[in-house]
Amino acid sequence: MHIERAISASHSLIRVKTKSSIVAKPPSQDTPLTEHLAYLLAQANREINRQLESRLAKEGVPVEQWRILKVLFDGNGRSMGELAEAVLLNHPTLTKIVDRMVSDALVYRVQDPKDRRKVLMFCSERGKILCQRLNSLAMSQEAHIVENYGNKSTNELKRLLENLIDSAN
Amino acid sequence: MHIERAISASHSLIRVKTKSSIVAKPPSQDTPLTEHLAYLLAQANREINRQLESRLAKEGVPVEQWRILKVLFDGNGRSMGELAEAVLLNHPTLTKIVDRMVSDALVYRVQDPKDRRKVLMFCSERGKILCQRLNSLAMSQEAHIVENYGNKSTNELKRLLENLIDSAN
DNA sequence: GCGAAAATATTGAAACTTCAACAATTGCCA
DNA sequence: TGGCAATTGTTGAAGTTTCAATATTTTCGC
Repeated sequence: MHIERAISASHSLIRVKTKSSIVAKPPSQDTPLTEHLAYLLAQANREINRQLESRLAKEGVPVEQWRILKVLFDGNGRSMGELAEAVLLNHPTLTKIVDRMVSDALVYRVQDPKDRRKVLMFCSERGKILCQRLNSLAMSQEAHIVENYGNKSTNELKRLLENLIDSAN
Repeated sequence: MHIERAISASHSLIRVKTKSSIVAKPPSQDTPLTEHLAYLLAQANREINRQLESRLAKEGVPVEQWRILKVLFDGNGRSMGELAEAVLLNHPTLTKIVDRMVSDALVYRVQDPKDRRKVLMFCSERGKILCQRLNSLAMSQEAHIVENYGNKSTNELKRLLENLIDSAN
């Protein structure tokens, strides 16, 4: 059983040729977990998110709340649906996070006069002031990444991620 | 404090070079959320993970369980610690997922004779058979991504993600 | 070798997210 | 117009993850 595994593993030859790049990779049933795109994304996201989380913890604010504040910062109201989409949360989760933020007077709700099913979310002055401090922390994290990882790689990665996201819709 | 932050942030000039244009982009306090690496990673991860999730749902198995099976497939036992690391879960979460998988007879625990604090996890025959079906579903998803996104981009993205992960440790 | 400290895994409570059902409003069309 | 379907947001229950505390075993200094 060990033997059959070793043999089938040897099928998957991975040739990575950089710069002018020809990459031959026969996809095989037992591609290691660590070579799956889904896994690499999860791992990278976990790592970077942790770093950001620990920075924002200096202000005691979860990453999701920073995202919400940042989206609302421009002063234009957003419906819960728009907001949920923008900050990558589903509706009930967003509702409950917003409840907390309203308690903390960071954001507030206004019923949309054009469509009374909707609620428009706004950022309070207090929320904006906090948001700016959080932006500093977030920018310093990105700077830290660029230091270790390089400017070119960072921008190239961003570009590829944007394309991936586009292609997935 | 804002000032010193602004200064240190202004050090890192980001140059995006696309084909023949050079775009200089000073990172600013109000960079849109959608341009932050942390956000792009979260979004891409969310999207790809959902796709994978919906494929694996055909076998009624969460992504985490597939990862666990895949890591254990080689028949070598892993301690809970090693496994948690490999599948990107923290200990208590893993313990509880493993409990469920033991109930479903997909994996089993053996106390490590070398170090009786440890528990070695193994994949059952049933688990292996399921794992192979799941591997097919996962591979078909990667194939689908490559179709829309391109082979070159996919491999380049994987390479950059691996480097990012390395540089973040 | 003994005892304190570290390593490993689990547990129960608390916090959080998700699911399904619901309430309110609007849009549609017959 | 009247009513049925779709849209929007919230709620309560159920499920999941996380935190802190615990139990067990090993390691290490003395």
